[in-house]
Amino acid sequence: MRPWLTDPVARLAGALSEIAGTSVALERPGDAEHGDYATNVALRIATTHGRPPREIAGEIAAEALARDIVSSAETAGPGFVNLRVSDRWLVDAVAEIVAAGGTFGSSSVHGAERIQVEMVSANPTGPVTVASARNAAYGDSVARLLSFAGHEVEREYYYNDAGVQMERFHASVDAVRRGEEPPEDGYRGDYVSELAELAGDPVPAMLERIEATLERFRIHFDTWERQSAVEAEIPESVALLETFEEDGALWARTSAHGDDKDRVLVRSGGEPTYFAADAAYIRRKYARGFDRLIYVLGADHHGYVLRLQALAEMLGHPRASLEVLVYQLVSLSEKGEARKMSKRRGDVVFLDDLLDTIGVDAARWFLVSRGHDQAIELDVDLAKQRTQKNPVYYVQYAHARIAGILRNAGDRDVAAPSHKVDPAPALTHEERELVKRLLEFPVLAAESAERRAPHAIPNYAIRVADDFHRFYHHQRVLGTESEAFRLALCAAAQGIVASCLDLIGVVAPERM
RNA sequence: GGCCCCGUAGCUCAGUGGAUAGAGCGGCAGACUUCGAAUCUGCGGGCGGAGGUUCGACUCCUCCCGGGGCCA
Repeated sequence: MRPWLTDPVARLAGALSEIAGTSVALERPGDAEHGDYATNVALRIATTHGRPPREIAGEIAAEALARDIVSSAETAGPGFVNLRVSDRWLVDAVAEIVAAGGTFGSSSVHGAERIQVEMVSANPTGPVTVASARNAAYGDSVARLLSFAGHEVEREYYYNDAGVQMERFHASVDAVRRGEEPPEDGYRGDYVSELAELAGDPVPAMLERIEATLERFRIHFDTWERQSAVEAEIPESVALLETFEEDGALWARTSAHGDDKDRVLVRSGGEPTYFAADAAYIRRKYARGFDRLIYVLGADHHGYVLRLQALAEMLGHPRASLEVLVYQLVSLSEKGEARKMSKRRGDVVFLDDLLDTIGVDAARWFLVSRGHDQAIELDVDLAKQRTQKNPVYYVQYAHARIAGILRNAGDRDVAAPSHKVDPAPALTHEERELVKRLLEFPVLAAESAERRAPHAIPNYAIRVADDFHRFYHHQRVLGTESEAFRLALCAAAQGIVASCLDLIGVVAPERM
């Protein structure tokens, strides 16, 4: 698994790995009868050992008990090893979470890389749309996860300041300035009129507005790259590629590098293609020292994946070091009616309008809480409800509720060393479940980062909130024999919830 | 026609080979003189279809059906 991880569960898995002679993954059984943790390692290695899985499982269980690393261990089913940990182990684990603070579960990566995440990158012909908002929410959360895992991450916005679309954009603004209607294929809307009232080039103003919206959405770009600047480097970039001439055009032999077909770099008329700019851009990115380039693109651009990777390879980099994360489309539904969004039909919803309606927290939550391979239908009516029905507030409430308890606790020392937080009585069912839930976080964060799958975070956060609310409902914290432990448990739970919310760009409120 | 994504509960979705497939919403019935009831407790129903790989398949492979998207 990840032998360099040092959280309590990882250490337990490590100890068992030593016994089993191979890496052991622990899972939490769905059935409480099956103990706190379970492993299928005996089933996995039975074939290569040529022995019955139950026999191997029995030996592992016996050895684990003999070494006193668990409080009980038994074989079950076809060859699982079911393990039970002691209260002492769980109490120490809570103390460890509290001591680690916001870093618990971080730095899970072995070889840290310098990674660029390029996202949104919509041409500045209009405000940020909801379609781009998914790109932004997804890309930024991936960036946060990678950073949390220990990578060095930069966010970049790339925009075309010189193409056909920009000419139409300029023409539209100019037309309005002359008191005319924008051209047929131009841009229209209130924002065009607003830009027309300003003097000079409308592009910087448009970009400022885009940046302001994205900052409001809690996404900060480290760099903004202009296509015109990149295009200036096309000649030296093309010179590095494997090319040939045909029909008067200059082609890149991308088909020799995994692409479906070859691509034109320079048309017969002499003007370079968008693809040539891609080549120059990729060269420039690697030249800046990144180990890995991540592109976040909508499903309508899935055809770009192979040609971009072909460019990376032709420029001397492993094709796998250029990753394209493709996400599916977003649609809105309101009052039970689906509202499909299509830029071409002019049926766009601007992100600012969505944020005005449902708020930043709900928007980020909903746009990232589904798998990126899954088309999202965002229920606006649900998202704008500030009630229990809305999962984002359910999770935030858990955080605020804990904050309230800790306020009431006053200056009692929450981060007490574990020997002081011994629970007088045995841990309750709810306490044990909550601790084990919190301990899932390191692996979850690591896997979410590796899989570029931030949607696992909010889903897990709901589970944490669930377990916390259940614990809180059944046990009193203040003024009990277990007060010290329970306060530490509250602090630990609050920290994990805060980490989860931060990874998806949602605020963790002290009060609601 | 080629390629990509998706078919899991009435709806929106989790579940990257393991034990009896989960959650939210919607519906019904309960729980506050006690740290925050934006909370908790209980009640129903499902892997589109057919083969294959495997000790074991929602998960991997093939084909078919259905929905969305891109390209030509």
